[in-house]
Amino acid sequence: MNYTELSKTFKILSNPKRLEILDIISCGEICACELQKRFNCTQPTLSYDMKLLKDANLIIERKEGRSHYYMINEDYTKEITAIFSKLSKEKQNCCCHR
Amino acid sequence: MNYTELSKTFKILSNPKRLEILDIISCGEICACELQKRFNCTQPTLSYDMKLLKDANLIIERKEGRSHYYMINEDYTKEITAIFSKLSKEKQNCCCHR
DNA sequence: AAAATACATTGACAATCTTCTATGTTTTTT
DNA sequence: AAAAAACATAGAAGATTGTCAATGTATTTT
Repeated sequence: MNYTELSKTFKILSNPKRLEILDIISCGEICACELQKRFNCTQPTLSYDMKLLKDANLIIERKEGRSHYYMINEDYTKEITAIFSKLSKEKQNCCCHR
Repeated sequence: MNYTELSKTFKILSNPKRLEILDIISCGEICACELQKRFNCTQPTLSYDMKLLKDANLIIERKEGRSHYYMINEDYTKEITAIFSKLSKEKQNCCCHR
C-alpha cells in the first residue's frame, strides 16, 4: 500500500461521526435505521457516510429485505493499523533510503 | 481520547505527503532543509505541513542554530495505533452500550 | 395494487483544506 | 554591520468536504 492509498483511508477516518459509527458497528452488526437513531443528521447524510465507509473497505454491507446491515471489516482495520504502526515506528533501512 | 480528538489526528494523516514525511522522519531526525529536497513544493508549503504535524503532536521539533530538526513522536503514534485498534476491533461491552 | 418502509442519488451551498506568492524573523557568515 | 541561510506567517485562490432538501428505487405490508 502506498502513501496515497493509506491517506485516503485516513481521510475517511478523519471525521468524528464516522469514527463513532465504526465504534458502534464493531460491537456487532447493525442496520442503518438503528444507527440513524443515534445521530442528529438526516437520512441522506448518514447514507453518504455509510457509502464512504463501505467504499473505503472499512465496513461490510449485507442486505436483508429492505434493511441494510453493516459490520466492521476487521481484516482491513487490522491491516491499516499494522501499516501505520510500521510507518511511524523508529526504524533503519527504511523506505526513504532507496 | 474522544472521537473529535482522534478524528483531528486522522485529518493530519489524510495526506500522502505528510505520511511520507512521517515515514522519512521515523528513519531518524532530519532538518527541514533536507526534507525540502525530497518534495516538489515550496518552502512555505512544507513549513505548513510541518506545523500541522507538530501541532498534532505527531512529531517533535528541536532547534539548533538556524536549523529545525524533526523526529517522530513514537509515544503518540503508538497511542493512536492502540486507540484505533481498540475502536475498530470486534467487541462486547463497548462504548455504545452506555 | 396502493401505501409504507428503508435506503440511495442528485444538486446546491457553506465550510475547510491545500498551495501559492510575498514578506517577516532569527541565526550565522563574511 | 551587511548579507545569506533557514524557517515562519499572512493573505488569496482553487479544490475538496459535509450537509441539506428533493427525489428516486427496491422491498414489504395492507
